[in-house]
Amino acid sequence: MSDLMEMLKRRGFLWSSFEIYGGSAGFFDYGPLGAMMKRNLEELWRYYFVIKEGMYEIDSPTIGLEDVFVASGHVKEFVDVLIECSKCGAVYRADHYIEERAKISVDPVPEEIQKALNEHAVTCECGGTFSHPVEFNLMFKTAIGPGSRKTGYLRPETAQGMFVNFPRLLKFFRNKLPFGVVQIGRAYRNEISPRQGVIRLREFNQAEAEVFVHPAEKKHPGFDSIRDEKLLLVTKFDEEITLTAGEAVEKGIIAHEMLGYFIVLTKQFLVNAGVDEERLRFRQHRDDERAHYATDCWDAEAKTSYGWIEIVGIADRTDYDLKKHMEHSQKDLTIFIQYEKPMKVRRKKIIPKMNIIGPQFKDKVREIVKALENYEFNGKVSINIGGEKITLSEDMYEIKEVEEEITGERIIPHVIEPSFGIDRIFYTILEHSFDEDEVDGEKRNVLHLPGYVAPIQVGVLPLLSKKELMDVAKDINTNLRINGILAEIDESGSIGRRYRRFDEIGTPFCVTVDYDTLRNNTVTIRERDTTRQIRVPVDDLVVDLKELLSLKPEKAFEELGEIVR
RNA sequence: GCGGCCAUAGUCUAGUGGUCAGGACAGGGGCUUCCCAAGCCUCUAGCCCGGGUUCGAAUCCCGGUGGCCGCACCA
Repeated sequence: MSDLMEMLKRRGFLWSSFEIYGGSAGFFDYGPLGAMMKRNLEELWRYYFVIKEGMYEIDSPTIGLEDVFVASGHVKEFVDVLIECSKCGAVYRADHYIEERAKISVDPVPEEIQKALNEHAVTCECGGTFSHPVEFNLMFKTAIGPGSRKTGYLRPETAQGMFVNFPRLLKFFRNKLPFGVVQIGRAYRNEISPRQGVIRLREFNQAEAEVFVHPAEKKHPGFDSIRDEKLLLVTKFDEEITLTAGEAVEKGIIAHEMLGYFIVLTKQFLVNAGVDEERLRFRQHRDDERAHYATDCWDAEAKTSYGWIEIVGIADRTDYDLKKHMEHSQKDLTIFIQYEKPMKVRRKKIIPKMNIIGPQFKDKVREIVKALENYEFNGKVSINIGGEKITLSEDMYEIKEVEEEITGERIIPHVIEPSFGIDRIFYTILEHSFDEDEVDGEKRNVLHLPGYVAPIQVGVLPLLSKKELMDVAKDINTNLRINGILAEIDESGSIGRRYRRFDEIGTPFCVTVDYDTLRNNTVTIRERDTTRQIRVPVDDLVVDLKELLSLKPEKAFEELGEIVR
């Protein structure tokens, strides 16, 4: 185990779940410090997406109706068909294996796979024959209610919860594009073989934003403010290149400003959360790699001990999801876009003579009249009603030339989706923050976490474990806590040992109470990364520490007090 | 899922078919101590689970679970 994982376990950040029952791959617990830090990370994400960008958060169930995932394509597409060799036991993904061996393409459904196996006599490399192909859906299936009447699935992404709520959300945002909705929560995938600690989990945490935009308006009003941000890009042709966001969009490498904007926003969030900018890049999905729903797609990747791992996906999902849900639910998921000026259109309108067609078509008349409303007259009238072709003779209608006013059109919005893997980001931050450096010739473990991410923000330490110092320390600790600063007191062991304990879990500042405190009501604040100390009045502590812990401090550490070490 | 390697306190590890399973670090209590893992005393805590072989298994065998690596998988 790496030194980092050892520490994370020992100090209560992360450990594998169900340990007393032997554990199970793909599940991890966040311990006391981990849960706190994860919450801080999500809070920072909220700052960027909810407060800064003005999106709104919703919270929908983690169990979804079967319909939701039939419509989204997950029931059908989120599946691998597997074949197993009866001789050597090797398991392959069937469609890939057959494509490679028989040089044919085959639909990944069991019947087609079986047919292909037979027709092309595909055998295992070892010479063995394959078992019947079996489908393996990566979604967890469950039954809703007693009697298993209704099938449900644990959601494989939080996104669908936002898509299926589109009509309500559209009204909430008062029928105007663009608008953004976010959701932070759990998602589930029944991975075949989870590995690599917290990198591939069966139950994981996502923070997703769905930005609904007009398909023809993928410019972003805030793009100018981030145009000059430099990005390390890897294009779909595998070319590594550093460009500004503006250049990348102008050259057409990034498809449009919306994607460019969120790539930059993502970078800002990640870097401020503690991901090392030098170990962060944005990689474009190759054409054959993109999911079934996306056009352009960029992954934020971080370099870790596991190699480059995907930590964020930023995709243009187009109208794929809304379209699918519209087809499947038969509900209107469009938005009416009003033109700036109504368009006047002259057209030939068909006025049906009801006294003639009424008796003749009887119960079909309603539908016929409806179909005629938008019928483009081209000399004859021929319409399709429920699969039946009906032609109206000239005595059944008259043609009137009318001028109509069209005030707008109905469109299905496109969706830009930045999707964050919280667990992976969490782990990346820890790896990028973890350091073994030297202080006064002694080795120490230190996490260089930003103060607003660190699980414990301030350590409060009596210099010596004497009652008179302890009493003051307790008061200070209480006061910091009631002012919203997460402080922790520690009186056991030498002062140096206690500093190291806090360094190890990333606590950025330690307040030390000494005998000068009793004389003049001042304390020292020690800075984790430099071990420098300043002396400040106790009365200034809350204000000073809040300043130091903020996302954008206005004063540097040394400006707040005299440096004493 | 397959194959290889592995599994001893919170963590890292020593160890043998047969006394109380040893150490280091971490942790608790105490002494000491006026700023960076000091020292001393003391305490807590362990052989992954199930079955078998044996007079006797943490040790050998089988199965399971978990971990690491490789293959496959990762919409």
